[in-house]
Amino acid sequence: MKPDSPFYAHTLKALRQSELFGRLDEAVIQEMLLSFQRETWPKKSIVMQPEQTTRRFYVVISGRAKMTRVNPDTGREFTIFLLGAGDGFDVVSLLDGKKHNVSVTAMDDIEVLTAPFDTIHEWIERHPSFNRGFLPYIGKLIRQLTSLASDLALLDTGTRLAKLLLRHTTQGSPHPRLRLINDLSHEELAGMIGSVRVVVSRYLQGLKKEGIVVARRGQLEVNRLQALVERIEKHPGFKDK
Amino acid sequence: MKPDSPFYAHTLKALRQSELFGRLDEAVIQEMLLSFQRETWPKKSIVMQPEQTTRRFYVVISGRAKMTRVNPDTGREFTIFLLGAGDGFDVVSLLDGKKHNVSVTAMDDIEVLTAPFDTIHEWIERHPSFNRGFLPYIGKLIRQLTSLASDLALLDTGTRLAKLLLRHTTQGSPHPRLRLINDLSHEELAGMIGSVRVVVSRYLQGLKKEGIVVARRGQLEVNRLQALVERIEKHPGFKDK
DNA sequence: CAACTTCTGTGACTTAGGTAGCAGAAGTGC
DNA sequence: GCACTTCTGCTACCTAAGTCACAGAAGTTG
Repeated sequence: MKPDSPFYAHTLKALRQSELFGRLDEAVIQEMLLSFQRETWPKKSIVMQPEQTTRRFYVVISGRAKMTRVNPDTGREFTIFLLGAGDGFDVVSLLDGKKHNVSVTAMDDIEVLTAPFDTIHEWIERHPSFNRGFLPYIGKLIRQLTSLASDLALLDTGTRLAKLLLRHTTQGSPHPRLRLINDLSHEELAGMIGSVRVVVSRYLQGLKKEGIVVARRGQLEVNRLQALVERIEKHPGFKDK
Repeated sequence: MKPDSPFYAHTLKALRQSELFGRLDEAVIQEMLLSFQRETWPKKSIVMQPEQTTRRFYVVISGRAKMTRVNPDTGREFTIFLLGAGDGFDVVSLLDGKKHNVSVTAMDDIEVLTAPFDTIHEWIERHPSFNRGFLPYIGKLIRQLTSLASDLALLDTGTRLAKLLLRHTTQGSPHPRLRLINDLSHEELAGMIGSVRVVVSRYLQGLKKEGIVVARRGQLEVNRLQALVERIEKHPGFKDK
């Protein structure tokens, strides 16, 4: 991507704010941006399928995407990662070069940057500073996956839902605010906690009746943050982020 | 660990065969071994608790250990990783320096090597060849965790058990052989698939009656590998390693 | 060998969380 | 505006996978 591109400025800004590139020297980050190619994908389009995992690395600039795996027998879809601005995929294939059985789907109209694996590998070798941002990012991924698996194994669905909401809640002044997932359908939410639409609906009804959340179609807000925390701690649960 | 140690020879051999150190030059690997310290831990002892995750990195030389997380309310334990010779822990804390809510327990009398995080970080910076082995190893971890989580979300317990057995089966000449998990109790097996002793027992009974596995106390063998594969593919399942 | 502890197998019971199906509300597209 | 698709809510029902409890088998320890 060249500096005279109309998208250059805000793309660079997105990179600067990302975990993966944020700590790099301005010169380095600009050099890297030069090797990236910009793409846009419309909402609901499939950005990457298992067969394509071994070619290029992607970084989300704006919009959301989900990395999923599907059970072909039941048709059920499980969302492994929700990818937002600054997130890269597919890290696994980048690390070991092998095909990875996951798909990535755009949840909004999205902008991404992309570069061949070789380029990224070069950066890793040549720029220790890149590695210093890359490794903690991988650490975060493993942390997330570990929690995801543990929660599935040890917690009931209601608690997993509550944790999902809590994880995406930021302290907003009057009311706490839900980032990233406030406008997702129950179907999507279910996919993120390894459950099913009907069940999520049921639990959300419960939370609504207790006044913990306020919801209307495609709009979800947390009203009583404290009560949500208690819901998690009381029921079979353990604290961990 | 010094070259005149009585344990030096077989420790070095273990490192050479490991994924993490296997591809390094002989000189480098020997230099690294010098910075490692040898420890032994008896079966059932706790090698690492959450508070200790941020200090030192460990590499298993012989014996097995498990990395677990527990639900304090129910007392249920979930095994995140089964660690064998060549495996390192805790990778997450090594990567991002933060505390990690997991424990590691010895499942046999084990030998480990250990070094402070700083030492490993130095290796990563100074030896690109180390990084070239390290990154794919991390890739494998993420792959495992992704499958673990997906399986928990999408598959029933019977299928998860069958996959667990299959994953640890190696083609032995007369009969296929179970590595690493052949002598584990049902309780331990349950912990690895996010279930519970009784349920695992039930499913194993089923497999026994069909002649797919042969089991006596503390001894488990796969008899009809093909049937096991079919069990996985027929029922709600998807292929993936 | 006796006295433990740890495992395994089983039966009876409960329930969380799944499927199926439908109706109305809320958006979207033409 | 009308026709269409997508969401949400709810009911009725089913069942996989839990809990609890107990007995005997298999190891382990002194």
